[in-house]
Amino acid sequence: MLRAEQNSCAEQIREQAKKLFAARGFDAVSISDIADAAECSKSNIFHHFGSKEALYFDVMRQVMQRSTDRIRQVMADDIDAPARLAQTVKDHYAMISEDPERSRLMMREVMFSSPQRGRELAGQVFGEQFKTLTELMRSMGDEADGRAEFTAFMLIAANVMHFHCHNVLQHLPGAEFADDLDGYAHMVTNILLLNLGKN
Amino acid sequence: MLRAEQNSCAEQIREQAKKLFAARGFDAVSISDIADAAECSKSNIFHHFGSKEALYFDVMRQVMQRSTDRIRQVMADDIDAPARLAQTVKDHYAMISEDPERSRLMMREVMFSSPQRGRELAGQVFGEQFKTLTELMRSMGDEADGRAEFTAFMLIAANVMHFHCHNVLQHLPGAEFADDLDGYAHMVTNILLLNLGKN
DNA sequence: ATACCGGCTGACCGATCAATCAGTCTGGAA
DNA sequence: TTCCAGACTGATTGATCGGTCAGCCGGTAT
Repeated sequence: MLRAEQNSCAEQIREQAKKLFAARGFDAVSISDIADAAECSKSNIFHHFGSKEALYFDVMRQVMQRSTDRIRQVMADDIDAPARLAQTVKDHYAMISEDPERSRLMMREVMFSSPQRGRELAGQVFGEQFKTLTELMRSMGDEADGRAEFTAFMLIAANVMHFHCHNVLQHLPGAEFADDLDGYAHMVTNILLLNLGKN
Repeated sequence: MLRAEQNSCAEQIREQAKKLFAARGFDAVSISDIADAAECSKSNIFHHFGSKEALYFDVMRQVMQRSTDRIRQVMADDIDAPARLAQTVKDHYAMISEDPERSRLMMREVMFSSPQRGRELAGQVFGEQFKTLTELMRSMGDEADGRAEFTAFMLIAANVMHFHCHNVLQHLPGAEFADDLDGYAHMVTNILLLNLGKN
């Protein structure tokens, strides 16, 4: 086909591979699936990426890079105190939900990959995100050791679980916050503020 | 081999299948893998379970059943107020960590299964757990609408993320609570109590 | 003895997997 | 005009997949 024009084939392959890997995981996606989705031949995928694993790692590397970029961007705002936390809760959630494939891929890696890959992920992606969130928490007045880190963890845990478990959450009786994003964000902000000693 | 003695072959198959499915997911595990682990023939697996999917559902059914049993057992204790919440945080965490394969399987289902399976899971397994936790929260004084449910969600989110993301958490700077379970449980209890209006 | 039944097996099936390879086509450098 | 590098493809590979099938074996009922 030769599409040096507009959307290069390699990029198309990456994009479709990302969607498929996120939706079904590495093993459930075949090279044929990706070739069909990207409208190119199987062989071309091997031409560009060498192997299925190499393609997967390429996709993951790109996903991680975009994720850290997005984090830097979100954290750049500079309003103050409680309003800033409220905004951060929403921004962090938006970061997760604006690219579901990215965050699904990352959750797959975090929860189901080997311990050594966990270490890599911690350094490359989550380290920066966690550090920035921790600094935000600490800037809000609490200096007890570990409190800021724990509060940052609670923010991430809540948002990640809320987004990725929505299929189940929305069917639990009384859990209206599953579909009420504003109400949910408000409750999260509130509980984090309480934990930081503000109210 | 014929092992009607002690440990029936079907049970051995179930056990090994559970371990493998939890570690690698449905697609990454082959019938041959399970047959090798269970020390029986491939054919025997089809003899007992009919298909790979049927085996998977059988394993999941058993996992879910044991999970609800465990929840009932944990919730049976009847001490009061803050001590009860502290105990519940620890019990819930223990429930997760005492059978990592079970909770990994359940998280796989929750995060990566179809919406309709999400509904089933909500009804069959998590519904009861969530309801009981919600009642505990409500019994501790807060009757604002949705507050109890949200607090129960936060407990689950924190414990699940803490356990399943340990590989990453333990490498984050300042996150000592990753390996300090008592300290972690204390901080969770504290933040939940604050949110319920106690202190 | 004979018949039967369920647990269990090895040989085998078609389909699909990741990967290879020989070769076509095209745009630009020499 | 020649030549070459790189994008791309169709045919094909050996391995492995989920699943089938005929039949063996040991216990039980007749």
